[in-house]
Amino acid sequence: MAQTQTLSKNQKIILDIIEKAKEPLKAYSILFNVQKKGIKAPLQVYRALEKLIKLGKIHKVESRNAFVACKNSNCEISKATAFSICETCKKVTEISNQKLSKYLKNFHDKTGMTYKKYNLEFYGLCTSCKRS
Amino acid sequence: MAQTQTLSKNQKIILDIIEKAKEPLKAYSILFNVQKKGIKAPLQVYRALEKLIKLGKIHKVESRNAFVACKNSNCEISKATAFSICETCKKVTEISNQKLSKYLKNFHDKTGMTYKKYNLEFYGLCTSCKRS
DNA sequence: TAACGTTTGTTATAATATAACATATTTAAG
DNA sequence: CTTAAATATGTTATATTATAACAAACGTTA
Repeated sequence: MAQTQTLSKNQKIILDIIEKAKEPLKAYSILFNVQKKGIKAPLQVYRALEKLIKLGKIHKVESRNAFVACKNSNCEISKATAFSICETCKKVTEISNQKLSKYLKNFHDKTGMTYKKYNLEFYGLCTSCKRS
Repeated sequence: MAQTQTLSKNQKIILDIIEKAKEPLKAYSILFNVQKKGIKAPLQVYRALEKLIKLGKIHKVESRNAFVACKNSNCEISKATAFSICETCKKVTEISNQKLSKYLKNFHDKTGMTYKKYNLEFYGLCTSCKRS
């Protein structure tokens, strides 16, 4: 039912901007972009972000402090994220690879710890930056 | 030769504190701890951290903005990190699992992007937090 | 329609990180 | 040696990212 849940006004505004962006957006750049829409304070942005993350609509790219829309199917995938990040052009792509996610979901360390969630970030050069 | 490189005064002080800590340390808590040793400003800490990361002596736990000593062998492993993080007690353990690192090193996405580096963070419950 | 959970608005402030500039120290080449 | 280049330090100021605390409004649903 998580998918069906309707978003609030601020949540919609902010999700919309993130979905339209080509790159990950930072919280304060989102704030700047929505000030004309009446969202004036950082907390308003962070609160919406927090909720959208919980719903699986967006993800945080931890090493960049930036946010991207989920490209998969915003369900439990929010608990199992993988990104490839170009160090030159900063482009971030969400990886959706069944084998990889299966492998990681089933991974166990020797201590017997239970994993509920993971986040994987690859850094490198995208094909177009490699060429130039 | 990276391993042989001798560390500067500040770098030694800061590495020492991180190595002795049981949990990941935040930059400002490091700063607080080294003020008696003459390191007064955030930048002095961040600069040492940056260098130590480059040398593979420490890693940054991205989702926590915190730093841990490398438990492996501070060489190229700094380019291939994996952690398990307990969401209750916050304990962070570096995972060293040949299979996992081999799997990730060889991972390729469909776009043909070249990966030089990755960071993987698992979140869950450690065995002792599971019990209680 | 009352009660509960969620969302909003707002001000203030905490926590994390870097810019810019001046100086000192170390390293390596000539 | 000694001078140039690279690395490290010290310092002040400021940028960036994120949360605390409080009050009010909205939206379910019992």
